[in-house]
Amino acid sequence: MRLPRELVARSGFLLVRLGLRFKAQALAELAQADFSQYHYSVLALLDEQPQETQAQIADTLCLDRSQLVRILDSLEDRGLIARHRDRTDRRRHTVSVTAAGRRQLHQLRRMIDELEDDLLAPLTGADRRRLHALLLQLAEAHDPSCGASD
Amino acid sequence: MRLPRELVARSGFLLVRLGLRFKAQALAELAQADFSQYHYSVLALLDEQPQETQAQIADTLCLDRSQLVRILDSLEDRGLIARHRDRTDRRRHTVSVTAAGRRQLHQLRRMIDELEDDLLAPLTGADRRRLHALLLQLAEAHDPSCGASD
DNA sequence: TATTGTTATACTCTATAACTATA
DNA sequence: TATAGTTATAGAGTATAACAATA
Repeated sequence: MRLPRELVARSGFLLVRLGLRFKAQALAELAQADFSQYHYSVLALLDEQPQETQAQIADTLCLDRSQLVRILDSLEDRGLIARHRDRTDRRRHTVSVTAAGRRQLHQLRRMIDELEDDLLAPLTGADRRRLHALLLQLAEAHDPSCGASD
Repeated sequence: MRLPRELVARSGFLLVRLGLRFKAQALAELAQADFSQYHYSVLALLDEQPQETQAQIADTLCLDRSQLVRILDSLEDRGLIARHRDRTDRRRHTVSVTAAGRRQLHQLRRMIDELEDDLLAPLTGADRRRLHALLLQLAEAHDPSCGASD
């Protein structure tokens, strides 16, 4: 029943395994509230960068544009976001969060906070900060959209 | 084009993102050599714990038994593993790596080693060790099969 | 009847390709 | 002609269910 040492000795393997585990937990938790991972990240994005166009949102979150359509549909149906046709280019839709959407975001945020607390529970506060710093260093190096600069 | 700070500030999010990225790279690299992630982990497992039954292998690697059948079929077709019917219980098949399988494992190992070097390149040697220790601490706490003990 | 390995089927997620309306 | 958003379709990957051999 024990995993090969060869795998456990790899940071890459542990990263994948812990990441998949956390993702699965988050998915399950969000699904109970009838949301997906994307609902959360779209709301979080629009909360910080309002009035993005659909193409911008999709590119930022590495989503397919056709995938985003369905996500936005379901958020719009619940009154959490609103689409606005751009007056300067009528092909474009800009998207914004509604007040209800912001309230929902707070709830989802709390759900994920709890999950993350569970995940990091084995570490001391100092170790949590060290881990985040190391992960951020890797993410910024490999993935510019995680970076502090634009 | 920048990801929400709310997400980047989360170790859980970074873990998922880095994990998915590394997994995708490993999949692409292995696919070029006509292997999958599972081929590698099955070979690695059998190299350390030979003569496991199919059920044991599937449970250890969290694979569906029916999924494992196809993986073993393709490894057997290439002469990298061999199935043996268990004499004490003729329902069971034990599985072992062949010499060719061991040679192939070395090659796959080198491929993943390189990928991992790329992943961890931004960190110093000391930071790499710190990161692995932190990840291992989390993995062992949440996932006994990663642990040192059985 | 229960279990091992196997085969066949269904489902979910994502990726690709067409379609419309605007530019 | 090219682009933004939308719709429809196809594919990979996985999960579920049924099946044959053996216990």
